Amino acid sequence: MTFIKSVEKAIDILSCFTLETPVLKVVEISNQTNLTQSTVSRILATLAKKKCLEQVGASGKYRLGIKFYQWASVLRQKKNLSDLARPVMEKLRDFCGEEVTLHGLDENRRICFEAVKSRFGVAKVTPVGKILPLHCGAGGKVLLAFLPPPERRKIIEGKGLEQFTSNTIVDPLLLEKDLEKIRRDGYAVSKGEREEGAYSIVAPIFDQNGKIAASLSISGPIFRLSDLDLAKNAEAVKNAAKEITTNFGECID
Amino acid sequence: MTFIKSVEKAIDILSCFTLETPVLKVVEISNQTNLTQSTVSRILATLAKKKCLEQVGASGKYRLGIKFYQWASVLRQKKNLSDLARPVMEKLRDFCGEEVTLHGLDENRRICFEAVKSRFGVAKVTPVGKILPLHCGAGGKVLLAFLPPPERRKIIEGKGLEQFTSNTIVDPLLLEKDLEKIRRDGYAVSKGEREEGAYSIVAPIFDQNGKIAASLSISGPIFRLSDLDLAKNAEAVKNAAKEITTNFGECID
DNA sequence: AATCTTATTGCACAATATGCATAAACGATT
DNA sequence: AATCGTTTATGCATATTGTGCAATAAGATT
Repeated sequence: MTFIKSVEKAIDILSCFTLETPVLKVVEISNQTNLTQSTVSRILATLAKKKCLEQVGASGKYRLGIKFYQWASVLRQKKNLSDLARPVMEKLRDFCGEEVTLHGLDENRRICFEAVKSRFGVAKVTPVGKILPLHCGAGGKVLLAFLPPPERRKIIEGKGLEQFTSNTIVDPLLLEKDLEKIRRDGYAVSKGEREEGAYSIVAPIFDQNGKIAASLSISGPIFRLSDLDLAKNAEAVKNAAKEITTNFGECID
Repeated sequence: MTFIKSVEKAIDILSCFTLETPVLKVVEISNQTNLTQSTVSRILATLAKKKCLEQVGASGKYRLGIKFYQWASVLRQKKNLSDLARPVMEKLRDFCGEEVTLHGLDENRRICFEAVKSRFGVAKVTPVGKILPLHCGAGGKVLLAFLPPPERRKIIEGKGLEQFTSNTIVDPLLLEKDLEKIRRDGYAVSKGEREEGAYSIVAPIFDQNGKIAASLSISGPIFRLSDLDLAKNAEAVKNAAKEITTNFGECID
């Protein structure tokens, strides 16, 4: 298969626009993407011409343009996994009280694409659209664990495992061992691997072909989610994920 | 300035994914874009690899992918014209009871990027993200009227003015005459030009440099918005648009 | 005013996208 | 189940197109 390189570059550039950095200038993008400033400049001009980007005031910096309103509206009405999952996710939230989220693969990262809020005042909060790593946090590890081995290795051996907290697994071998356990157990646990004080339990959702499609998480503050309830909670998450997988399989799309 | 052609093609392809046609296959896109099937096929493969698109079930058709969740979340928190406009729009809705919307330019079309719902049961309803023509409907005509003349002409003389209803102006000369009146009056009116039974009154919003930035509309069923109230309503819309323009000018971005 | 940083552009070269024709995959129909 | 008709993917040669470099221009900072 032959891929169009400049299109890939344009997407890499657009991917720099995140919740954390919604406004960017040429050099910043150039540094993040390892593309030369001339290339970035030209692609930005193209994206701006096509209204995917717009320039902010007089600063010359760029942010997402009006075209994305079109695409956001299409997403909103998209009948898909989210719709099938939502009722099950709400049942799970009512069972445990904690935040329930769905994460999907995006190259070597994951994106939260559906969330049901916690009942508690002190709670884990993950905005839909948030980008997260794959190698830490239970939601990422599950996606990684059930990926075909070659793809998995490429990601793990990519450009090093960034340390987010003291609990982040940064050794590829230890990580592989952990992923193997996750495949055996059918669920993953994270205690502050990505964010201090967070605890989450996560199970995989598969598509019709048995390929990993998403991960289903419950997450909350570590002081409320004790290991004593792990067996019970893990069972609940696994069953919910299985229910979604089944619904998903029966939906012809 | 040199623009990257394959990036433009990719955006044209992505632009085919709309509220009306959220799922598409190669030939359909090829017909809509006038790109050969091989080109479309290769760009689609690239967009799918980068998770901008995903294939639906076994049909092989494509729809928007997970990457757009990232961008949609960035839009949602984007501090911009919408935020400045919303309070003014709500005031205007409370004044007239009808739907109030904001439309922006996207190449030779417009996109609704903000909407405040009508108070009435029988009402005009425009979803955010909806794509509409420029040459008909007051919201489009205002954007067109205040565009720099060369750009305006390019659009009007583009590929013909499509007839939406019996009231659509399809003669370029008549349209130019109408646009001139709109510039003189500072507002536009449409009686069922794009959609039978709709009536709207629209005024322009400008940016810091005096360039047209958006159009502010009130729209409702024609039986409720009578010409008798036009002067009063037009005044209200113009004042609201002026207020937004002023706020916008004072915001340093 | 002078210096430093950042963004844009002209040009020549090399990389890369393209179209055509072909093959492969898929669906529909009998 | 086999055939036909669509639709999609790919190999290859060619020419278009994107690219880096260096220079310039535009802004920011001191």
